[in-house]
Amino acid sequence: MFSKSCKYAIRAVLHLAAHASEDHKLGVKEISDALKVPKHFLGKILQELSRQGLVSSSKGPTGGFYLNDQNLDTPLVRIIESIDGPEVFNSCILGLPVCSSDNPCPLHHKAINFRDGLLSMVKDKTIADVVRESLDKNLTL
Amino acid sequence: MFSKSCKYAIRAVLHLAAHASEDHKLGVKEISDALKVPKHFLGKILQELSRQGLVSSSKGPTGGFYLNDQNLDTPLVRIIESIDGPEVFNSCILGLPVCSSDNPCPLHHKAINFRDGLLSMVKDKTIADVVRESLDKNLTL
DNA sequence: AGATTAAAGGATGTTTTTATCCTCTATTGC
DNA sequence: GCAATAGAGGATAAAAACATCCTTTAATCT
Repeated sequence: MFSKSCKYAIRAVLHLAAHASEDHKLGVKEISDALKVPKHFLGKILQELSRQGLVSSSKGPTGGFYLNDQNLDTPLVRIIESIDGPEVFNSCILGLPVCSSDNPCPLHHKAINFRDGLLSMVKDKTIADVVRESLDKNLTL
Repeated sequence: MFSKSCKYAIRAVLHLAAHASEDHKLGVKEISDALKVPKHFLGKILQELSRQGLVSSSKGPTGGFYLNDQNLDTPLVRIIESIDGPEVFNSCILGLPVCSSDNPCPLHHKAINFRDGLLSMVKDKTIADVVRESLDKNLTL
């Protein structure tokens, strides 16, 4: 479904939301250690998210990554689409160039059902929402 | 969701089900032309499906690929799992090594919910079922 | 049997994705 | 201002996915 980069991005953002703040930024190394993902690779991804304004960062000592209020209020889907592109949620599951409700592939309806369910969730919930719910359930992020 | 190989495999199998039979086999070229996919690559995939006994084939003149009754009666999920492996339908959507209802990732429940819908369809429906339904809807395969 | 056809199988090449490394730049504290 | 720190950005490398080519093997037809 999602690329590895995208999975890392989601996990990193949720981790930041749960553990970082403007006056407690996290360095790439801290995040990559916590998530057990390759440090330099994650660095690139955070760089990209930063460029797109989805995470905040600052350089130098005490620098690092964090989410400001606006970042926290972003729907999760924007993270996903910023990494994997908007096609993730509307390309045909069989890779057909044309596949729609008018001209569906054999798996279209079931696939749509799955994907749209997921989409509406990540569209409606902000990062903050997801983290709040997860913490309510005692999940570690 | 599925790899390109897997998409080609599904499409090829459905095409065979709709257009080939024991006494009208289709060559790789005919199939690849119809589906507009790379010929040699598709050849490899069909070879693999053949090895796994999911499609039937014979060599020489009038040779080619087709589905016998047993092949037609196989649930679609077996094609998928034979190419992409059994993990496609039960690996964590965020790529976490451990993710289950006991120890769910933040997206676990939503993801499971919709993925299982797709899974139960490809599990319950045989190739023949899918083709029959598709032809009922006048879809071209 | 010999020629021809088409899949099987091995080897190789290309592209994309994933991962690492090194230099540059901005920020902080002394 | 200077040293140290940490992200930004470019270059490079390794791995996986995707694609092609060539030889071998089995089947059919004359």
